[in-house]
Amino acid sequence: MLRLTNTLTGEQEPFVPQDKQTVRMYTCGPTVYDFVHIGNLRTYVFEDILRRHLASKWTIKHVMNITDIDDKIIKRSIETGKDIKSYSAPYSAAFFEDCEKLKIQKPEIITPATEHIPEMIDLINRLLESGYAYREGDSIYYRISRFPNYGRLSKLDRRELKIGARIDADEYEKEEPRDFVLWKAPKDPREPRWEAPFGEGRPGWHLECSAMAMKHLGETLDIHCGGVDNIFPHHENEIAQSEAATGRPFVRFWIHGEHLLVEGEKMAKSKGNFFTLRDLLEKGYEPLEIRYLLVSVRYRKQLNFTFDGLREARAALDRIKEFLFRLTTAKVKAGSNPKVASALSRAREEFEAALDDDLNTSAALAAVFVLIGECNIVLSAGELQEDNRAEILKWFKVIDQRLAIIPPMEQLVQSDQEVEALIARRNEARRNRDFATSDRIRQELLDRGVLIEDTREGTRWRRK
RNA sequence: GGCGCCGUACCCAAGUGGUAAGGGAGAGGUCUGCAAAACCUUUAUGCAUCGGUUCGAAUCCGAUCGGCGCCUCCA
Repeated sequence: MLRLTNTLTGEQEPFVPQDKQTVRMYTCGPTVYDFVHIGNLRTYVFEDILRRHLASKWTIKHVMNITDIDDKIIKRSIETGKDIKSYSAPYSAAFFEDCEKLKIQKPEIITPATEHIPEMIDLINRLLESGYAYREGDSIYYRISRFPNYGRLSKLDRRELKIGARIDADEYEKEEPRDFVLWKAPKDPREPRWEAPFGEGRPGWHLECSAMAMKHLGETLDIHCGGVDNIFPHHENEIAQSEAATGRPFVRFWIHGEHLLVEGEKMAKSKGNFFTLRDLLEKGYEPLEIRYLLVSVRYRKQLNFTFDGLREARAALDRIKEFLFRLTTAKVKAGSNPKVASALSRAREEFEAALDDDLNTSAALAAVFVLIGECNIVLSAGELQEDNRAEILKWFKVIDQRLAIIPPMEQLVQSDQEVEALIARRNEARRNRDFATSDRIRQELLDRGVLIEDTREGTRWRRK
């Protein structure tokens, strides 16, 4: 039984898709005005873990938007003399490259905002007709006073909103400061615009998610995700727009990922602690290490990103890698050791239970490491058997489907005649007690990235 | 000011009423010609502090201290 923390209630609730078969999930994607940063990626990794876990139980229809029209994009495209499409396209492509490096699976449907303008216009029309929207100047606004449930998600009541909200009195002539824009009339002749019955302009940010989510997933979604900063105002406004238009609940489960901090502080360009994936790769960190670190802390807890943490992630991955290597290369007898078999089934159960428990990835990883420890002892005693090995390797494939953090094995065990020959020469030297030569060969191999280990069963090697 | 999250060993981090998972690091040991590898063992009478409830609390309640986030574009 999967339980997830629903922001709407603040509590863990059992999750089952409304039609018992297909999970309809929407996640807020990037605004492609620049490269995404490691904090953005934490959220996408959390959503990836959620999607992989859901997919192990039900079919999944996952929609993610690409915000390719917004103030920042317009500003920068004007500055660089490009149209918005050619300005944003490279960042959009870069985003998918970053996701691929971090093994984030692609959603079934990806929706660029600029390809859904008619749906947005339609939604505005419905809101205008029902009195939830109004025109002021040449723009269209949402009338929050018409929507009594406003603030339910973010638990802000109206009075406090008024105090907290900063008023943009110069720019907008809204009925109330907290009202938000649905359709923006152009202010600058260079701004992109679309024709609409209520005048040319462009969509407000909140509108796109409502329009695109409902187009592809229906009026009530099972799950809607995003970072905690989106709870207010973005998701609150999505609810207001969608529910005003349909009269139905927009989302059953709102699930929000906490922020990533860097060295205990909010990431900000001005603090110099702002990292993109590219920055980290340039520093020599591996995508898998980064993903491991992001996965190792549960999504609803702030994650303090540090370089020490990355090094620890590397060490933890090495432990997994070493175990798989040892398991694969061990000489084992046919049959099955019942002690190992029961340890494995316990590990499996704990792993699934942990993920079912609101995606407790820390506990899921712990279950994996407990099994590794138990198996290492059995391996040392030479009591692990062929069936155990096959079952364990099979399970690690499952783990990799779920968490995508298992180091690839192929290059670890691939044969290399040159290396084998050098090892043979080294062992010859060792037999002759010519340790100067054997150490020289070991160093030579190490320089080539090959690590030698002398074990009771002979010398084995792997690439670093 | 309002709303919310968090504080567990040297570091990261599970555990939300039954007596402290896991990873890293350190220390011992095994193996080895040696070892940098690997493996094993070990490291919190204690869970920010103080008080309360309870047979029993890291877990519930209250207060205090500290950190973070949102209330404005933001994952």
